[in-house]
Amino acid sequence: MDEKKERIISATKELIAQYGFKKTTMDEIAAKARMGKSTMYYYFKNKEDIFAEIVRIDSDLFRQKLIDAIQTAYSPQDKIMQYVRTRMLHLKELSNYYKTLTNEYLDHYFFIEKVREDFYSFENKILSDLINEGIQQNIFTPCDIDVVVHMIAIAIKGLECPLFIQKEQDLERDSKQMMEIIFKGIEVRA
Amino acid sequence: MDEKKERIISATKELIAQYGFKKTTMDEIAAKARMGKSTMYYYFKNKEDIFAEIVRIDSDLFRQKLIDAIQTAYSPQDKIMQYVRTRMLHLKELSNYYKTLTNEYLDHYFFIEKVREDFYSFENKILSDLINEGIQQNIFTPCDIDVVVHMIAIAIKGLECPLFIQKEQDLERDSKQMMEIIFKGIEVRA
DNA sequence: CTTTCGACCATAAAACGGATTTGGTCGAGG
DNA sequence: CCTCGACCAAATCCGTTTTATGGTCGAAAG
Repeated sequence: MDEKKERIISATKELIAQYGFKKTTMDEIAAKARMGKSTMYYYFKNKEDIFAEIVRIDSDLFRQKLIDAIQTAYSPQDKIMQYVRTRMLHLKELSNYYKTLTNEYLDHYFFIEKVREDFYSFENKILSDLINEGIQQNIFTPCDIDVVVHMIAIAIKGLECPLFIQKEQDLERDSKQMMEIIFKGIEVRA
Repeated sequence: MDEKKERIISATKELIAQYGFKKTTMDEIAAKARMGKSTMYYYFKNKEDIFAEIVRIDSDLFRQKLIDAIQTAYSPQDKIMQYVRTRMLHLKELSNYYKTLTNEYLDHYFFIEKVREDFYSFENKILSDLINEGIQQNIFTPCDIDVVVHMIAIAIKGLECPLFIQKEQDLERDSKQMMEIIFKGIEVRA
């Protein structure tokens, strides 16, 4: 039954948001999900598996959000801009929501690495397509797409940094300005 | 006597490189520096003070290295390129050398923050001057210098990231490419 | 007066061990 | 196919003791 899984996921998410992953016990989850602890093992292999499922779902939602964001814009520049903007804002939300997890992430669970890798390859595909689209439309000057995408990825990394540290910054403004400079660097000269 | 201070600094650096700052004890330092433990307190206020002095010295050497690097180049672009290149390579060395410290940095000592802040303001000054120089020479298009410098700083942050994580990358190539794109973004159009 | 050091102290960190929790299993039963 | 209580081994917690460590002080050497 899928509704049971949902109850478990939902209960776990609430508890995790409040106490973090380590501090949340299977007994607590079971209580909140209104079922015996053993029952949960019928739906999930183990505790990590629940967490992995949550991360997977959140990751899928994130991707969908990014895809939607792109479709609100027309020009390749605006699409990339919206992509970066949405990515930063969502990440800020996440870092706020998963604040209690930040420490625990360091004991990197195996599946996080996998999700992250998948996401990077998703991101790489999207950005490559957008750069290519720009070149086809004679908006971007023909160039090594992989290099440009890699540079945008590095720029994004730099924009992310303040989230990991305490530094409060205007992500939206910075994203915009950084992308504008990069665009000027790859746009076809008038 | 300055030679004594030197002995203490030198011994501490070696021990720190091997064991990290926390694990290095004052007794060990005293032994390696061939003097009584109490004697060291004649030259330094406390353990942190020794560390602070080391960081201060290293920081000064770093700055000088950067200033030298700039002077090997002529055009503003090359100067900035050399600055970034030298910065990344030195940081890579540092991260290799201070590897054992990486964890401990998290328990951020008060003076590290101070040194870092001073460095950022040093960097800001250098980059601002170079951008300005480029504008004067009609090489860069007139723009908000603070914004451009901030963007370069963010790009540098993004380039630094792989150093903090495990990810092996070609810092020199990436630095070059990132700066080339940014330059194209701010150079005067032909 | 400057410099060095051994003896000493307060506290922080490790070692320890017993009690408690916690993730996970199993077989009974619905 | 689903649920659960009883149960287990390992991890975690927690108070206590022991040890290590940063730092002080006064004496004494130069």
